[in-house]
Amino acid sequence: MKYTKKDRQQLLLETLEKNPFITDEQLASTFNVSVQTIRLDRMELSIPELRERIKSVAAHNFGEEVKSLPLNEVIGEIIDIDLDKQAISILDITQDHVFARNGIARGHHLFAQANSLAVAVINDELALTRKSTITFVKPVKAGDRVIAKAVVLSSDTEKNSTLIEVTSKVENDTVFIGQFSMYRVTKS
Amino acid sequence: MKYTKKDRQQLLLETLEKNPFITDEQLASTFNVSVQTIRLDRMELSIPELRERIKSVAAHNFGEEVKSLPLNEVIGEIIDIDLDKQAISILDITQDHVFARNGIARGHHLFAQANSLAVAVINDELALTRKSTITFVKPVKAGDRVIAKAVVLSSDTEKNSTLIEVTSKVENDTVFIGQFSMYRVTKS
DNA sequence: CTGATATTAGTACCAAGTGCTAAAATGGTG
DNA sequence: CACCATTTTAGCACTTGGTACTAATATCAG
Repeated sequence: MKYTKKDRQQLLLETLEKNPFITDEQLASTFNVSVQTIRLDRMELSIPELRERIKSVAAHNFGEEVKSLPLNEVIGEIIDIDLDKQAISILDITQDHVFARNGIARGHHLFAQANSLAVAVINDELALTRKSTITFVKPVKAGDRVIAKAVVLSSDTEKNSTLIEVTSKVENDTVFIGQFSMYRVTKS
Repeated sequence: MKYTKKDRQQLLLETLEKNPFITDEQLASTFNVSVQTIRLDRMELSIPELRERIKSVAAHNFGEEVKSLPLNEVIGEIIDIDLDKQAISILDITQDHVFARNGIARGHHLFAQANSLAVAVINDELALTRKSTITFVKPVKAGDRVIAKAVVLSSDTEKNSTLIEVTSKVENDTVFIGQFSMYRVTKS
């Protein structure tokens, strides 16, 4: 019932891929060979020992320090602003913003750019987002430069409410549209 | 220049929090005490040995069954997930998430939690947000623990479209509601 | 049958510990 | 100051999961 050397080594690779937390002893018993054979296999395949495998899994995880959204006031860089009227910001999409799988930017980054721009354009103590409808028109890729433009559509002073539309483009292609209903907190 | 026992133990905790990859020997030399003292400290504080610490860091990262996304791409911590049905995540709001002015969380963080949860709940190669309508029901403050629950409402296999509703609560008060229309990229 | 390849066995050694005992050093307190 | 408790050090045997190396067997192919 034993595998050939080649098959066993192939299986070994797959097994450790799935679960790196296995000792040579355990491997030996699952493959019905001696521990020494497993060691030889590991050497030929240059698979490190258990502790090193675990360490590398841990280090990997640790190095990628839970990436959260940038925390500055505004996501992206504001390049033009006309308070209570309109504003423009630029966000360069990097590897950090995209799904590793396919290089497409995660939605919340585009939202964050638009939302924080909507907040910034309001000339008041503070603005809170109340409601919002957004459409991701076209996927954005790593390397793209997203230019968001916020336009104040209307303002209801009674209700402290302001309606803003943000349109984001990449090289003149619209990639994102969002309507934001903002609540303004007037200076007391 | 030695610390008191209490101070040293406090520092020990903080040091290992920041970097769990340190041996007792290294710790001993940084604190200018003997290795045995470090061991006693670890025992009193029930801190496991280096290898166990590393293993737990690694296991944390490895043991997850999130399919649609590596864990680190999700904003907040997923505590329950039933693929294609529902998922729950927790996000602790810190000073970093709020407007300094009034301590109210910026909208895009709540959106990011909800959006990434919506992506994670989908059992497919990848999911992109297509459209979304969101309402910020109530301000969220620093210190709040936001629990977001994503529920898959419907799935249109023809259009590769899935409708998800995410409701976020702080201590049973709804603070955020979002409908997400997701586009699913099927496995090849 | 012979030679090459593959497998097993056994030994010494290492890192980073645990567990245990015991001796110093240090620090209040009466 | 003396005394006792706490704290710190030291030392030794033992554990895991290995490495490094040598040497003896198995197995198979021509």
